[in-house]
Amino acid sequence: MARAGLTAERLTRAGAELADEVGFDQVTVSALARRFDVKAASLYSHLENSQDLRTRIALLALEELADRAADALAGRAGKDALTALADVYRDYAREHPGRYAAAQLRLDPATAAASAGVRHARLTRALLRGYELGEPDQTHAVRLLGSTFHGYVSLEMGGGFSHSAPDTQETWDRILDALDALLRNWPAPTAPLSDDAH
Amino acid sequence: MARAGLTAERLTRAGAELADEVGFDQVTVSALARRFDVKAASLYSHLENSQDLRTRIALLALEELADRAADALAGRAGKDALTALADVYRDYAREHPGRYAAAQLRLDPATAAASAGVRHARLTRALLRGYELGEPDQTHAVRLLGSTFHGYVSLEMGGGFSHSAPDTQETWDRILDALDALLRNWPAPTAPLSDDAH
DNA sequence: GGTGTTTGCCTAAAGGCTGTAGGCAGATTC
DNA sequence: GAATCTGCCTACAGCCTTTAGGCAAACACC
Repeated sequence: MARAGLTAERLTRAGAELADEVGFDQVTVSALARRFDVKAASLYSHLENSQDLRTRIALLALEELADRAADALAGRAGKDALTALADVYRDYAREHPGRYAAAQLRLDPATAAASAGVRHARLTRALLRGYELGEPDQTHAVRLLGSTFHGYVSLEMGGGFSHSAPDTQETWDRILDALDALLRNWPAPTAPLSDDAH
Repeated sequence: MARAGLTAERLTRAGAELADEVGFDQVTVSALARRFDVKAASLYSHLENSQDLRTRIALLALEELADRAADALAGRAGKDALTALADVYRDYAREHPGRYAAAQLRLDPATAAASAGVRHARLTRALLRGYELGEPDQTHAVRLLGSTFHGYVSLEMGGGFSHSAPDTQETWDRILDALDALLRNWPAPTAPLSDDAH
């Protein structure tokens, strides 16, 4: 019986490809085994279980994304950097929808802390050096950017903006204009309404 | 054999509760049958299949969300309306995480067009009447708000902001301040960089 | 190059979920 | 009360997950 040369890494990479082809939630130990022309049970020497496979794919996607983000930000600042980072997320999601979905997998806190997720936060913070924001506004801005990028990409991929003018590229450009303007002119907090002011 | 009185509606509502308890992707025909103390095969008289069940739960969630949004917007304008709408999404996601996840299910175009999804777009547009935006900026703004609300809520629920100061309520308030400021002062498009401007 | 050990993929099997087909017994109708 | 309809049942087939135990290829060492 010829050996297939399985390793956790090869399985993870193949799983990521499979995710991009058929969707992250269609990634199954059985389908992956089929791709290697091997019985499903054989994968359990390399993977703990099905969840382990999904987690590995998620971690791979987070790494790839962080690598791309780091490349994109190198040598850029201000709006240029903002656009570059935003496009990294959007382009990655378009090129690798399954991997992008994987990157949204909820990780347990320990795994998340050891993942490339922390690099993403650091990179976004680096981007904000081009704008003049102190704490805690910088943290708020990191979260705003993360929310908007992720929200936009996930709605666009899910077809939420389809069948309507104007096209999504124009909206994307204008949203980046808007975020840039906002970061250059971050508003002071408004006074909360008092409780008895009906 | 006592009859359980199953209907598609009762199954959908129970499915939504199940989703909130165990997560939307754990909602299965088997688990739902168990909850009614009935065999799984019996549900197939009322549901076409497992996907049909998930779609019905998604449509229910979209309706509930649109109803809440309509209530929240009634009699409010400007920042007050913006905050109210945003809180509808965030609160719904917190109270009903499974339903909220269901509302993100990708629907086929015909189903989506007949769903309460269109009410959401209309309501957001109504909210923007309090700001002075013509087309196509209004559409861009609808998409920005949708993206930011959804992105924030989904990152917060997924634990993306956990274990870090400042707390998420403060960020949420400041993001709403920021969006309000942005809508009151929507920037003109920036000129695109020409290709040879390195 | 033989021998022993490790390692990789195998078969077997149990358990769960989806979905179809056909049956029987309450509920409904006249 | 009889006939019909409807709702839930059993049985079964197919696929996925996961564990247990086996055999043979690869490696390590003399």
